[in-house]
Amino acid sequence: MKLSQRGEYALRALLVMGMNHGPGVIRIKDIAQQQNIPRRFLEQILNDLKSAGFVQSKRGVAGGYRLQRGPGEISLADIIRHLEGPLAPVGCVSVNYYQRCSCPDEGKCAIRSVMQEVRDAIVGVLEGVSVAHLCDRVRDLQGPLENPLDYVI
Amino acid sequence: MKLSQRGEYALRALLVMGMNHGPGVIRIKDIAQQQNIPRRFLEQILNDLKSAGFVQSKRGVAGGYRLQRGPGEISLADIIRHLEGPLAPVGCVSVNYYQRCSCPDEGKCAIRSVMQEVRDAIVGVLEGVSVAHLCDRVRDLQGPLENPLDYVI
DNA sequence: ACAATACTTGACTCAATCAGTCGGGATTCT
DNA sequence: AGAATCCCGACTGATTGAGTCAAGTATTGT
Repeated sequence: MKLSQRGEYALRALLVMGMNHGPGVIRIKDIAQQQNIPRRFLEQILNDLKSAGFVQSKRGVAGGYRLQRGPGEISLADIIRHLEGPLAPVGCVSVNYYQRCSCPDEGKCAIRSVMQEVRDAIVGVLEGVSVAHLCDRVRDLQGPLENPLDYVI
Repeated sequence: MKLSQRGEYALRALLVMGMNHGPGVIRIKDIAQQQNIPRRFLEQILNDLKSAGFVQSKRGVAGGYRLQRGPGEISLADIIRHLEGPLAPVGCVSVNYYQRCSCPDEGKCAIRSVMQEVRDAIVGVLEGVSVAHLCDRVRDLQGPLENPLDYVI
């Protein structure tokens, strides 16, 4: 699994939305400025996240984006799978994007058995972390702040 | 970490050399045929592995390749790092290929802290497996065979 | 009503990487 | 000498990554 720029931007944007989760929406422009993401590119990314059901949008003057589900219900594994495809290092051990490889017998492939373990290790971490967990980490890492809005992602 | 075709071929070739480790060499042609790898492409790959010190070669009529170090001394982590670059999903948590990312404070980056864990999980598996271990797995997975040369990778 | 604000959609560019291919040169064994 | 084998660099064609851009549609404050 390799996280592309696109993927990293998506996570950062989702994290901003997680930190400000509530009934209101956040403008794309604000996310872009706060996180130093090219605005046009971010539009594209958020659109993608929207059609995947991770976020919802509101148009017009007071428009913007917000998380569709609660931050506790979105795991990083889900997000990254949607954005980057398989978490597994090779297709033949991927559960969600399985692809047969050229070796004669997968059941007896030693390389595959190692890659299986790698996959499990990656998935183990990523399934266990939700956007809400990420928010918790942000708060833990920041320590006590005077202004609770004054955080860094 | 994503394993490219090139990387997979390299592992398969190294595994063949591991299974036949001894004073003699193996012809590139034989590896290519046995593993169904395009010969010219494999030449390129083995050349790379040679200049990295994983294998050594012998030219001329009875020429070929063999492992330079013992199969127990080459970890998959080393091989893949050489072939594919960083094992980490993002540059800012890579030990061997560190690259600063654009977030304002790495020490307080929640995403980074998760990626750190992913990296550790991947490296944990891959550092622990050598070519010799791979060979053991081949033998385990095959079960008892009539002809000990009749194995699959 | 209407202008301003913000999201929407699809096409487009530019560079890098991947997966090979190819031609010919250098060595070594017989 | 001649065949087998490795050695080396250049080349190609397809795909992906990171953005950019233009023109459009919906919503709302006044």
